[in-house]
Amino acid sequence: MKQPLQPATADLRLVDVLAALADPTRVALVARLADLGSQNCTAINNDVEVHKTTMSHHYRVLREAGLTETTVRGRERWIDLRRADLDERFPGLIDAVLTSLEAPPPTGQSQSSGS
Amino acid sequence: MKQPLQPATADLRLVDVLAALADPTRVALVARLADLGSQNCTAINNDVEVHKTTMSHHYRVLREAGLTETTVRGRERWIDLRRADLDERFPGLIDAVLTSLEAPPPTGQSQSSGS
DNA sequence: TCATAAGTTTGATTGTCGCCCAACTATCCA
DNA sequence: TGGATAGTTGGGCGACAATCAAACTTATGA
Repeated sequence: MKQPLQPATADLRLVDVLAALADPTRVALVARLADLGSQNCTAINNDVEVHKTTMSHHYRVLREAGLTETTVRGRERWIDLRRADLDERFPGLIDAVLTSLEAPPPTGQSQSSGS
Repeated sequence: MKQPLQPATADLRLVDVLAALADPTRVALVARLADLGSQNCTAINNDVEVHKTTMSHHYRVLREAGLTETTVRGRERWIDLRRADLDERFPGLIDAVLTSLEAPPPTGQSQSSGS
């Protein structure tokens, strides 16, 4: 029944949070948690085309950055977004990220950058 | 007088922006640009204990992610934050990052997480 | 024209990341 | 007790990132 450790709210570091979010798999997972609430790993893994050990790695990155909280229930881990802690420490950040994700990727593509 | 290419506003990708911000040197530079406006490389480099080629690399990462705009004037490069473009594409994101940076790191340290 | 200044590019090194496989731990249940 | 389920850990691999040094490009100006 030992719960995994996660950083205290005061210890959350912006750069770590940004690094944790700077991955498509992880930021999508954060959006999913924000949308659907607590999920266990199996439910998430079922919807993702990534090996479960890779997902376990992503769960750890998110947890250690302080983005998620993991609760052990029996043999399941339930993962939840630490929304209140994040909003307290980094006001508006998660909202902005989620909004930007939901925003339709503008249809009119222009030329991309060079070197 | 050739100006370096940078992505169009519509092409900015959230994950790239987050990755560009997920580095202490770069996010500090973004904060500096937000605070002081355009800067040339020499001015920035004078205040940083990082090799100028390393800084040049960071300038490129920020530029290619769409965070900054570089204007060549003579033999100087003037770097500016693409604040309006970023706010249009990712509303609230830069504000939240800057606010979180300015916020005093809470003094009452608690125990940090383990692995 | 030629030295100097401002930055970038290339190369090398070192470290980290994302991924998967295999093995492991822990829990449930029959 | 033994098998199945849920998830983590450690190892290995290829790709990428951060850093510095040396060489290069372009513009200034004496």
